Amino acid sequence: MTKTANTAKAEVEPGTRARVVRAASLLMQRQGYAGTGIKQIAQEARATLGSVYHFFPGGKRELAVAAVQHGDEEFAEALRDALDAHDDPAEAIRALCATLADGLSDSGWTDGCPVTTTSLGTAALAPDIQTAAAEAFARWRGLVRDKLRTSGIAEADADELAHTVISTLEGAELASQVSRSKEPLEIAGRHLARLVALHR
Amino acid sequence: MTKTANTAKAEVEPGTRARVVRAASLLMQRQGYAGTGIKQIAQEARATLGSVYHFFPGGKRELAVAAVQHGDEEFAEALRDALDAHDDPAEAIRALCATLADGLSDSGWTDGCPVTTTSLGTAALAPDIQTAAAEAFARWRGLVRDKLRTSGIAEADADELAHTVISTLEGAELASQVSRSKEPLEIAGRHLARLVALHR
DNA sequence: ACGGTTCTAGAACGAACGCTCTATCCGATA
DNA sequence: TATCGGATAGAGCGTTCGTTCTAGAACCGT
Repeated sequence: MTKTANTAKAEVEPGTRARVVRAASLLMQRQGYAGTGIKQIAQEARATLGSVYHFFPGGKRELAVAAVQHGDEEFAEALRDALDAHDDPAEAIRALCATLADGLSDSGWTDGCPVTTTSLGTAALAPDIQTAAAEAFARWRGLVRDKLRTSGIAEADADELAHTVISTLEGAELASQVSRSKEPLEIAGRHLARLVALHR
Repeated sequence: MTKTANTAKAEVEPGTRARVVRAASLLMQRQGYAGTGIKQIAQEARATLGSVYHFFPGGKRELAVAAVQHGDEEFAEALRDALDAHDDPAEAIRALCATLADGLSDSGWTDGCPVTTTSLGTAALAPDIQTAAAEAFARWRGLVRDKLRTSGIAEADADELAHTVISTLEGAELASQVSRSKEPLEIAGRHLARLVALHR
C-alpha cells in the first residue's frame, strides 16, 4: 500500500493521481468540461491513459468531480487566508478582490473561477458535477458568514450578506475575465466593503 | 433577393437563419460552446447542415458569435423593460432579480445567462466570441448607468454602481443556477437596491 | 525468490466531431 | 418558358473523442 504524501519525496513530487487532478482542474478551468479531453489531461499531467482510468474508473465525469473539489479546496484556502488577514471583514473582502484581480490579470485573463467554468454547461449531463459545485459555493459562503458573525453582525444579516459576497465575487471575476480588466473586481470590492460596513 | 422579415409570414415563421441562431443560442446557453454540436443545432432548428454552412461559412465560431449577439440583444431588451417599469432604479433592479429567478426556476435551472455559458472556456480558442461577450456586458452596463444617471445619481457613482449591478446580477444568477435556489438572486436584489438607494 | 497487488503503458474501437462536397430544389427574372 | 442564384439536402471526409483492453513494470509481505 503506497499512501500518498507519506514520504518526503511525495511532498516534492506529487503522485500520479494528484498530478492528474491538478491538470484536470487547471485545464477545465480554462476550457470547460466538454472542451477538455482526457488525453490532453493525461499529457499535461505526464501520465498515461491507463493511469487516469486506473485512478478514475468512472471516467471523465468522476475526474471532473475531483477537479471541482480540488478547485473548491484551493479557493477555500485562499478565502480563509484573506479573511484572516484583516480584523475588519469589509477590508478583508476588499483586499481579496484586489488579489483576485491580480491573479486573473497575471494569468492573461484565462484562469477564472475553476468551479464555475467546469460545472457550467454540465447540468443535464452530469448532476454530480453540479452537486460538487453547489457544495463549493456553500462552503465558501459559510466561511464568509462565520467571519461576518464573529465581527458582530447579526446572524440573519451575516447569512444574507455572505450570499451576496459570494455572488458578487463570482460575477465580478467573470466580468473582469470577459472584459479583460481589473475594474469590475476592484469596484465590486469597494461596494461590498461599503455594504458590509453598513451592518456593523 | 429574399429579405428576411419582410413578408407577414416571416414574422410568424422565422427564416432558417433566424431559427439556426435561436437554436444555437439556446443550446449553447445550456451546454456551452464545446458541448454543442453543429448537427445538434441544425436538428433543433429544423435545418440541414448545408443550410447552416450556407448562412455561416465561418463555421461554428461564426455561429457562436451570432448566438452571443442574439443573447445580448435578448437580455438587453429584458433589461430595458425592467428598468422602464419603475421610476426608482433600486426597485427596478430588485424586481428584475425576481423576474430572473422565476425564469431560471421555470427552466428547471438550465437556462442561465446565454452569453456567459457560451463564451466561458473559449478565451484562447476564439477571441471573437470573447469580444462579443465583452460587448454584451458593456451594453448592459450602459443601460443601467443611464438609468442611474437620469435618477439623479452622480456620473462617477452611476458608472461604478452599474459595474457592480451587472457583476452581481451575473454572479447571483450563476449561484442560483448552481444551487438550484432562487435565494441568491432574491437576496442580491435586496442588497443591490440598498446599495443604489445609498447614492441618492 | 516468489506470488500478488498496484500502477504504468499504449494500441485499438466505435461513435461523434467539424467541415467539404456535389446534387437538387425553388422562386424570381428575362 | 428558360435561366440562374439562393437555399436545401445529406453522404462522406479525416480527425478526435471517451473508453476498453491486454501486457508489462514496480513494489510488497512472506
